Amino acid sequence: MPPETKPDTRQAILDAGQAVVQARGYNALSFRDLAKTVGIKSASIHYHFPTKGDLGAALAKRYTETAAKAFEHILAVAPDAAGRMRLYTDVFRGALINDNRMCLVGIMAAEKADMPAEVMAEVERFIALNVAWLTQVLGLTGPEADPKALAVLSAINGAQLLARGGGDVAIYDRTIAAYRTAGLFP
Amino acid sequence: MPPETKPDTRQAILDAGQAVVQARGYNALSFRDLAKTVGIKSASIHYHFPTKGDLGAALAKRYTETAAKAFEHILAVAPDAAGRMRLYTDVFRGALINDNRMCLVGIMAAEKADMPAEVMAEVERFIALNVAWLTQVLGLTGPEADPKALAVLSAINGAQLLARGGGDVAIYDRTIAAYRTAGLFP
DNA sequence: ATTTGCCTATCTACTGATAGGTAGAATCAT
DNA sequence: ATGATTCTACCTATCAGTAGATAGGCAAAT
Repeated sequence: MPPETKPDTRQAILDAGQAVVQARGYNALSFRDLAKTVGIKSASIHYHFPTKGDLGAALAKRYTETAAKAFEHILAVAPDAAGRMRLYTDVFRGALINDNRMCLVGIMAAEKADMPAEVMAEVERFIALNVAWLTQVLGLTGPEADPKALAVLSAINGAQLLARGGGDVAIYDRTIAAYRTAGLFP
Repeated sequence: MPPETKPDTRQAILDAGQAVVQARGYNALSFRDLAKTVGIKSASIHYHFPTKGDLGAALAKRYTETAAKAFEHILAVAPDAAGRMRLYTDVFRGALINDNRMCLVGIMAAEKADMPAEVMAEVERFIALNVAWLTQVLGLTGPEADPKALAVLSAINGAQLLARGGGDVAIYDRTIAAYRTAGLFP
C-alpha cells in the first residue's frame, strides 16, 4: 500500500452509507457491505457507530448540516426567489442524476416504521429546516405559511420519488416545470 | 373451530402482505411473519407464490385492479372535476388514516433498486393508470397533459410521504389544501 | 500506561427457498 | 359403485446466506 494520507475512516463510512441509503434505503444498509466498500471489517464500523441506529442518525444529521450550508450558499448567490427556487430544485435533481438517488430524508420517511427513534428525530429536523428556508425564500407569512412551504417540499419530494421510479430525470424536470406553471412556486 | 365458510388462504396472504408493504415496505415483507398472521407455515406461502417477487407482483397487480374499480366508481358518483378530485385525494388520505399507511406503489417506488423486475413492471402500470385517469378527469390535452397529470400524482404522493413521516393526517390535509389554493388541481 | 483504531472469531436471530411427506378431495377407469 | 390415481393445500425439517452485535486481541500513537 502506498503511503496515502490518513483517510478519515469515519467520514468514509458516512459517505458510503449515505450512498447506500439514498440508492436503496435504510433497510438496505448493511454493516458488511459498508465495510467492504470502505475497506475495513464490519466489526470496526461498530467502533465508530455502536448501533445501526447511531449510524442512521449520524447520516441524517450530517445530511441536514450539509443542506443548511447549501441553503446559505443559495441565498448568497441568487438574489430573487425565482433564482433561489431554481437552485433548490436543482439540488434534488442532482441526487437523481447521481446514480438515480433520492433525498436521504425522503426515503427515510418512507421507511418510518422500521426506523429507530433517534433517526426519525433527525428526519424531523431536516424537514423543519427545509420548511423554514422555503418560508423565508417565498416570503410566506400568516397561518398558511408553513402548510404552503410544506406543500412545496412535498411536491418536490413526490416528483423525485416518481421520477426515480420511472428511472428518468426528464420526468422530474417536466413535473417541476408543471409545478412552476401551476404557480406552486416561482 | 366453528364451521366458518372456506377462507381463501391466497386472499388472506395478499391482505396481510399488502398491510405489511403499505406500513413498512417491500423489504419488511417476511414469509415467516406473513405465515404467522395468516395462520399457516411459511413453506405454504411458497405454494401460492413461488418466490417473493411473485408475491410482490401479485400485490401490485391486485392493488392496481382495485384502484381501477375505485376510479370507475368515482366517475360514476361525482359529476365534476372538483368532486372527483376530492374523492381521489380522499383515497390517499384513507391509507394514512388506516394505520398510517402509504400508497403501496409509492413505497415500492422508493425501494426500486431492491425490487424484482416483475414487481416494477406492475408499479409502472399503476402509475400509467393514474396518469390516464387524471388526464381524463382534469380534461388535459396536448403534449403537456401527461406531465401535468404526473405532477398531480407526484404532489399527492409527496404529501402522503411527508404526512406519514410526521405521523399526522392534518399535515396531509393542509398540504392538499395548499395545492388546491395554488391551482394545481380543482 | 493508556487510548485509538482496527482486527479475528463468533453469536443469535432471521432471510428466502427447497425437499419430501401427507390428509383429504376430486377425478378417473372399470 | 368402487378402487386407483392424481391434485390441492398444507406440513416438518432443513439449507445456505446474511443481519446486527459482541468479546477479546494487537499494534501504533499519545
